[in-house]
Amino acid sequence: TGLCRKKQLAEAKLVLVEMSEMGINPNVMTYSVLIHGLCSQGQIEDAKLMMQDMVHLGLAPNVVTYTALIGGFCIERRVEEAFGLFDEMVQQGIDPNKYTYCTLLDGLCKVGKLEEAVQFFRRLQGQAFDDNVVAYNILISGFCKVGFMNKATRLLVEIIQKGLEPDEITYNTLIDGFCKVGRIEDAKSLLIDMERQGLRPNDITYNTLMVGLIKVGDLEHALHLAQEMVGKQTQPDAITHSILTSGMCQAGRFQDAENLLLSYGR
RNA sequence: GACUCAAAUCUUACCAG
Repeated sequence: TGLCRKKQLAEAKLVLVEMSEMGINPNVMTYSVLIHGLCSQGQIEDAKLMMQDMVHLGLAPNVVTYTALIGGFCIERRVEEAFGLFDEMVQQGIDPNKYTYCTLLDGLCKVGKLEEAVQFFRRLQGQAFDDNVVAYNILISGFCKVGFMNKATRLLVEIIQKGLEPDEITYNTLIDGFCKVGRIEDAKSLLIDMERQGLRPNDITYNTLMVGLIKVGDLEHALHLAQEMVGKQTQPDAITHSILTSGMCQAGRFQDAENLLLSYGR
């Protein structure tokens, strides 16, 4: 009963709720899925109402329900309210977990409150929050977004010093950061580091680097990377094609761009 | 008994701001 398909039809979920009145009772999981669906569509107010509904039905929101709703507020950049909910859940005796903390961390980063995010993170480290790579990734992404590559790099060093293992997302995030500030050589050497660590660059890694290369006018290298992808596990995807097409247009090679589009259509 | 199963982090464009 609780396994609704998400991602597909957020509005149809409302219908599902009504249908479940015909004999099938929604449970906490059902509501959590729906709330998450509404939140990711920016329907935060509806999500709030839905949480009230479930309470009225005698269903108690759990950590997943709260985290989903907290994430919704973060998407809307309403971080204050997100923390308000966080306080509320703690008062209800519900223990936040790493998902909850990471959601809040990301919320702080996305509104540019990086120092607060770091403070929050450090405070959590002192408590029951095991070091986890996702939290580091969130902070790294935050610093990369504003071009503070020195701070971002320092966090990567810290991950390694703690004996944790950076993952593909860690590297992808840093590569994007270096590309965005035009430090393409640093980005390239991170790709090498990544492979040296035994990590497989994925489609996002390549796409990210290609954007950087095109930005500094090195379309040729970007095209080579696309060739390289084919030889590996990862395949160029729709985003790859969009990047390359736009790169060709920027280089004035409209005919090549058109050919690429046509070949993609086959 | 184990596994994926409701919530967190990375790339282009679009949308929103």
